[in-house]
Amino acid sequence: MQRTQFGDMTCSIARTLDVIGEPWSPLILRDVWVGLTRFEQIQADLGISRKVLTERLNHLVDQGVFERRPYDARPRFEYHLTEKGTELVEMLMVMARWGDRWLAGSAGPPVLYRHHACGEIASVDPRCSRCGDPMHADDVDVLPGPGAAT
Amino acid sequence: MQRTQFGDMTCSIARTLDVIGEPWSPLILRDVWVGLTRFEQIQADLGISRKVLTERLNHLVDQGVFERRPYDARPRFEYHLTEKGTELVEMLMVMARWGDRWLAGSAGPPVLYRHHACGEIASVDPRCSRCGDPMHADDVDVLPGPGAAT
DNA sequence: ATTCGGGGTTCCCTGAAGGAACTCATGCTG
DNA sequence: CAGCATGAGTTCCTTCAGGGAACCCCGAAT
Repeated sequence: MQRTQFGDMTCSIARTLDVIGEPWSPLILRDVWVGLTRFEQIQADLGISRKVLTERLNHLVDQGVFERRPYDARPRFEYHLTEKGTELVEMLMVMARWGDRWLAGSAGPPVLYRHHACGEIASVDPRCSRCGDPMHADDVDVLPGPGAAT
Repeated sequence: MQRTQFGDMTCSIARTLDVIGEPWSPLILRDVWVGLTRFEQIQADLGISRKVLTERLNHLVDQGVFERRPYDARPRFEYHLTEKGTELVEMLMVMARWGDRWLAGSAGPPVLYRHHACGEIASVDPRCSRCGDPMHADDVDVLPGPGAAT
């Protein structure tokens, strides 16, 4: 085994990286999210090698992030988000906000997000699931949980 | 150029991946966040190759995610989060929540997060920066922004 | 003067990404 | 019906990045 596998680590971040951490995977997830669901569409959009795209799509289907849906009598498939995959998109939204804020430069953000509930252009704001107040990196203590290593 | 560079793409997710998307980088960020700030500590914790750790630390310092602080008369450094880096940790918190929810299994989450403001064990909840309602993958429309490609 | 320990640097080897050509099954066109 | 087009992979080769281990440098302690 050359490239280290993260999935065996006792860490939810490492395990998540084992699902989505390989090169290209987050961008493939983004494409499927915004409606580019077919092999050729994704390949053309990203300019990714066909071999690597095949590997990534299979891995994400195996992991339950995508499901394959036939759309033709021939064996032709579209990739769609599962519930597991839909929740993973929240990671992309946070990454997009950070990139908008720190890397977009004077041109401004390349895409905007309009929130259905209020109709406003907005970004995602991390809040505490208990009290609803802001929850940023400095606002938490990290404690060992039930699944901690011995 | 073999490995494709994402930084030139007109996409904040791709640009963010150019900063933090290489293998090991998110785990290095996690270590610095939780207080493992020295080369030897991080190397021992992750089992990463020293060569790759050197490359990643330099890259993250160059990108303004970490700053190098001397802690000795000798040239010894600790790595600390900048404001830019601190905000990037929010991505880790979202990844941790997803991993806790979908990958932790029966043992439960390996770590817990206690929110300072309310003192409760909690997780991070993505909400709209405008109206405060939940903001998940299906709750937004994606529109071209001012920095969109031609 | 010698050892130690932190923080790298150098080396080689293997495996993964890039790139382009090839395959295969089906549907359309003439 | 023959021939071409199309979507989705598959195969093959080359190049580069990660793993692993040894080596280096430099100030401090003994």
